[in-house]
Amino acid sequence: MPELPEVHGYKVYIDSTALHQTIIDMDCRDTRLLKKDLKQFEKHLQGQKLTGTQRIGKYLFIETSGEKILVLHFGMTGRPNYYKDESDRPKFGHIVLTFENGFHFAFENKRKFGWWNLIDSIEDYKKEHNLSDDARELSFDDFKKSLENRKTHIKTVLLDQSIAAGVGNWMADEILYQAKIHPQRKVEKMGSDEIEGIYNAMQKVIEVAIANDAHYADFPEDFLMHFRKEDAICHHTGAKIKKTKVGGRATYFSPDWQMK
DNA sequence: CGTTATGTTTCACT
DNA sequence: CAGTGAAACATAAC
Repeated sequence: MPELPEVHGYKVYIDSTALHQTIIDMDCRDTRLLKKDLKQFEKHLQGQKLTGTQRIGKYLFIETSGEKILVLHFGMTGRPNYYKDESDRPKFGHIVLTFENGFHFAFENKRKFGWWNLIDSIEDYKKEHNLSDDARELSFDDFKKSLENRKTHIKTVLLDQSIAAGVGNWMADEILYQAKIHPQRKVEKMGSDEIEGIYNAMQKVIEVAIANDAHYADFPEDFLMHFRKEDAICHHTGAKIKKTKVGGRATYFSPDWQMK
């Protein structure tokens, strides 16, 4: 689920639920989800409040009243869940914060690819992890510049978080479908008109997805998400959607619509 | 039972 | 050193 638009929704959700309340407990059922020792989390979170959030790509930074910043990454199957009754704890809520007001904040993570970390500086973290500006804020010039010297397939590059943070597998397929470019087109062969087309498609996909709360069923009818399945019918050509692998990831595209 | 899944990190190779 | 591609990670659901 969580690519840029989904994580944007999680941020809005957290902003309106879990902020500004004193944390009285942290429960973690699987410490493999923690990038630091559980003791560190307890030390820096207990008695503190979550005070604000910042999102870069799929990373959510949560500022606290303490000295550390909490980093959440949802992996492939994560989402936040704010609830009151203990009996409502979600099945895969592996990490749960409890607040003074009796409510709980669960980090659901079915597949356990998500994680929490504690850091001192968002700027430093961004540099250390080669994270680009968020795809929604990224300028066309910076995008174009970071594509220089890349010799691989355009889809692989779109998935690189140092290029446009937040683009994930479904977004990359959707962007390329909207831009009419084949996922295996080589970046070095692309003209600036194509790069501009991809940049514009990226902005369009982000805005459409956010406007619809990342609810795919509500996307415009010419969006790939409605027929992103092998042998489904392309809205434009009526031909069958093909499935392949690019950069190790499942990739769907419309052969006659997207030029290689 | 085998396959697949919307992500990141690590590692070997060029 | 930088870019690339494959493998590893963990687990539910079909």
